[in-house]
Amino acid sequence: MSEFQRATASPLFLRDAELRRSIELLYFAYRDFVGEADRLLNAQGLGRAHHRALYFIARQEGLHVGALLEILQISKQSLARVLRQLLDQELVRQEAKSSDRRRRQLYLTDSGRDLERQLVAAQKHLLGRAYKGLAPEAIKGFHQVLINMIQDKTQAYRYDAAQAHDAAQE
Amino acid sequence: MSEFQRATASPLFLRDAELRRSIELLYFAYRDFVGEADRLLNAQGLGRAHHRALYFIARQEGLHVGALLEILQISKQSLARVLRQLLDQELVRQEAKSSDRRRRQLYLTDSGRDLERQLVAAQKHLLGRAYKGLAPEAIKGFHQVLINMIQDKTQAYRYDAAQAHDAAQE
DNA sequence: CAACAATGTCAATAAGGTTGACGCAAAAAG
DNA sequence: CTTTTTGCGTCAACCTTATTGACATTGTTG
Repeated sequence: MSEFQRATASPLFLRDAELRRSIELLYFAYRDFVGEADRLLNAQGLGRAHHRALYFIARQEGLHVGALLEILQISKQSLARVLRQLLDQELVRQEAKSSDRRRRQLYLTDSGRDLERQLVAAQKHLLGRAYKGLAPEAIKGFHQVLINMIQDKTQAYRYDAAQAHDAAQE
Repeated sequence: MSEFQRATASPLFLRDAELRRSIELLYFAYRDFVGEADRLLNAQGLGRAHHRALYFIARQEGLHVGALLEILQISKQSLARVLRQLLDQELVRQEAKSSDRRRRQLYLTDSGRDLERQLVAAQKHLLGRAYKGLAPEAIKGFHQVLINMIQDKTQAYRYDAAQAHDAAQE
């Protein structure tokens, strides 16, 4: 039975083909999306793991190590190795939180901020090009699907709440 | 200057925030998307690399090793290790192509097909839930953005052309 | 036959991830 | 004021997935 016959014979096959299309679009798109930044990072001797740490520190400067662990969902040791390199290269600095000196708050240094902006700029460029010419509803749809794909919604949105909380506290 | 002040003061900041939102939605969504299948794979002692190979073999049974290398864009050795395990576990079988016996065509075995379907079913479930309740235009927008994000369009679409070509050839 | 092509394999290496155990300083609880 | 808990860093050992370069084998082709 050819693909063509199956496609015309069975709506189930159509659904499967449509699904496979989504799956591989995601795979290829994500690969290109991170590949853009990877090239910049490799030039500095850093990897994707460093990018993620930089990204989330930039998004919320002053967040502490435990918060970053929760966001990234990696082990303490994985993050420690990455942070050590970022601290050694003076892209990130640490400071004990005044109200609880056990917590080390993370900040970008000037050069860290430079690098992070470079990385965001590369992805901004790629996303901007992808959005170009599309209706606002298309982009809204893109976001909506992504949001629905996220399992633990508290994870994705915790940032806003945490930031508001921290702001209120400090 | 607070985030709030910056947001109201500068449209550039709004664009940046919107962009960051896209970036992290992609990060979280993709992580959850592959995590679903990863759990199934780990139970079989396999990893994400095996999933990708299974996936593309299932999509186009009979493709040869070189084609898979081009799609995955990994080194020959990385693929070789993965294929070796899949062959040893009898999830994939190889067959020399009759018209050019240097080329080894890849097929799923019955158990390989079973596993692959399990994996697709898990992602189908996740995607289906993400699509649920959304307008068709939203899903179309999702696809459109992903397509636009893909750098090398020939890559993503080569499959269709290759399949038509192979079909015509054999 | 000689040259080239497709594949497999060997060795060495790197990045990024894991778990478990332990130490230390600071905060919280008693 | 002790004791316990918490946040963090680090050591050791290990796994998976990726890399490059060299080389052998088999099969196709000029």
